[in-house]
Amino acid sequence: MPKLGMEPIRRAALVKATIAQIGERGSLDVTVAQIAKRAGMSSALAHHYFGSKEQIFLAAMRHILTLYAAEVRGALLMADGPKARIEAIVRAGFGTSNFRPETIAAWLNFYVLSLTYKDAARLLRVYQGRLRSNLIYNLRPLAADPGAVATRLAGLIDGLYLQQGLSAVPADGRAATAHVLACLAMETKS
Amino acid sequence: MPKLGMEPIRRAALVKATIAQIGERGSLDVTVAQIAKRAGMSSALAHHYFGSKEQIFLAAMRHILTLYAAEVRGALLMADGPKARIEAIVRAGFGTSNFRPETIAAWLNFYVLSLTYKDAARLLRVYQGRLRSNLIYNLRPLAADPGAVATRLAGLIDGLYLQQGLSAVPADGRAATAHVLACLAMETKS
DNA sequence: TTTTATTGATTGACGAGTCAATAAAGAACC
DNA sequence: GGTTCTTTATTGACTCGTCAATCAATAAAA
Repeated sequence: MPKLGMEPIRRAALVKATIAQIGERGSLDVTVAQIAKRAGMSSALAHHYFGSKEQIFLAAMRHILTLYAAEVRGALLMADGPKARIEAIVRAGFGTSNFRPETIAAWLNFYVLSLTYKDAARLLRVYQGRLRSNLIYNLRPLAADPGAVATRLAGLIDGLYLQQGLSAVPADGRAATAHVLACLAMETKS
Repeated sequence: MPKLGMEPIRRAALVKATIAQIGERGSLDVTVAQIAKRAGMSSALAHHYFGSKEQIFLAAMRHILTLYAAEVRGALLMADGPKARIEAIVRAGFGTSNFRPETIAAWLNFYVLSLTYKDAARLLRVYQGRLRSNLIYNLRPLAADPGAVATRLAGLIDGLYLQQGLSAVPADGRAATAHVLACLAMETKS
């Protein structure tokens, strides 16, 4: 009984299942069959909609980055002034939805995936570019060398994110945010 | 013609080939046959000496961490005073031998591997613990809250390392070192 | 009757790990 | 000094499993 218009629903379910599965396994070593089962369909249907496993991975990665971008945009709406805007960016990065263990694990795996898939690398570069230019733009009135400061802030964000992903203890977004903001304060004091 | 005493030679060759292969492929998706071929032997022999692919990976990871530890120890020998010692640690981390593209790629992949293999996570925790306690010890006379500063420095180191690994342009250890030292200067100024 | 949804079954490839067989270096024994 | 035995090195061939991708078939909308 084929209800029509299933495609977007199935795709979304597969993307969600992919992230969950990668998060649970902690690895890209997941099979299409596992993903499809988790999304409640046959692996044949997954192939029908995505064509290949690579496309499924890329869609999942795109989804995570889209969510992240949306969260940043939302946080920026409420922020007034450069300092508040930078704080908003940091907070969004360590906010609940980007900071669930499964999301972090998936993100780390996608980092590594970008060493292999050129399209994944492209996606990642877009994300990094946006983050960086966002930071630089708002750092201009605050710091003498916005480029250098942005590199350090972005590096610290990535590093703390990485550490959280590898840590055995549950993720603590609040502490990570505080560390980045402390760094920001020092960078903009003089 | 079995020359005796081949075991250590074969093991070392396999470890080296493993790192090279992971670096080249940018992924843990390498086969024992590929590794063995690169090391100039049959895959059966690789299994003979290591028993399993997992053991090969762990040995490679141990090797990278051992090299890193040695480099840090060497740099510390020449350093006089807490500030110089911290600088030495940073420089060692971004020094040539830890900063070759293949090493970085392997390191990133081992990070992810630690989400799956408990032994890999253990190795990584030892490395992180040593780095952290080294930093804290030397930060004590320099900073009010050595723990927090160490977290930020370690985070920045990891983050810059990660960015270098993902970057398309060739790794620039000098710039990364400069960024971390700039952060250190700010953290210890007041 | 054309399009969309769906899956069971199958194919074809690849890969980890095993095994039996070959070969040589030393040890032990006379 | 030669013979036999044990240990170490080494590999080709094979097993067994898994998995991505395909296909033919079924069913229901439009």
